[in-house]
Amino acid sequence: MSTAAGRDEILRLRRKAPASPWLEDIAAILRALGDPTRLAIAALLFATEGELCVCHLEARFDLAQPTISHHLKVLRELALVTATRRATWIHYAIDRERVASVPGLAALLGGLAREVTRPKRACCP
Amino acid sequence: MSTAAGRDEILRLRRKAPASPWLEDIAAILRALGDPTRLAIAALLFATEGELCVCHLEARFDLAQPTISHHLKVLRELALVTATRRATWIHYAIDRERVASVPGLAALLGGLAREVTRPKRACCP
DNA sequence: GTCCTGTATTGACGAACGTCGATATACTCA
DNA sequence: TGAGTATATCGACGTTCGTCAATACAGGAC
Repeated sequence: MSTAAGRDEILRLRRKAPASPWLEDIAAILRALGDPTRLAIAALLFATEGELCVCHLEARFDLAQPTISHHLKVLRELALVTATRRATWIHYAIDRERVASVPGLAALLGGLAREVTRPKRACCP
Repeated sequence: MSTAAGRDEILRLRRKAPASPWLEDIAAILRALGDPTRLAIAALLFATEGELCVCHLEARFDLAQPTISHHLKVLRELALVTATRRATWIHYAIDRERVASVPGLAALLGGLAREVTRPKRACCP
């Protein structure tokens, strides 16, 4: 069979090709951290004892607020960070258990600690 | 100034924002490894003593030959792998020095060793 | 209740990506 | 030399991505 429909079916199956789910999961994490902003956010949170509120990150990166929010959502959906609301502010923290589940990831984020400068001043209580 | 030209200039400058070159380099590597095929290729080469020729990889992944070639080029341009021609065949190997220059990367690729199945038979001398 | 402030979501845009078929290049063998 | 094989490059296609302005959704203060 070499019809167009047959070829499309083959392509559909190829795209669904299982590969290892674990490898797929790790690839998704690497893709997320492949953006310099998200990598810096992750490294910053990893180097931070406790949490950081969004306004800190907005101050640190020269990007519009929706852009920061978008990047945080990507990290959240991969379970790399957690968000907790405290009054008006939302605080983000790295999920160290999730980080530890990827071999070498903690070393990678830790190694970037020097590269990410903390914001100077607090912007929320 | 709030003209359209002024805004465009701001956007241009933002895109050029330096960030740390090292962070940028690591982000590029993570972005490259964020594709499941490239991650598997890298892990496979990392788990391989010596080299692997392209036909091995073509047999291992269910992708067209130009696609494999494209992925290898991406890894090559990031200096993660090296290619050496041996007669008609081109053999690829991981650059362990480059891998070692990224904290945790060796652990990551090593951790994936079990996920990447070697091709069964040799296809070239 | 109404305002104000912090954060998320929506919708749009151009740029980059993954994939392919067709073609080009490089090498071997006869 | 010419035919055959291994790999790379080209050009195109649909998809995903990063970014933004505009808007919506909270929660606190009044």
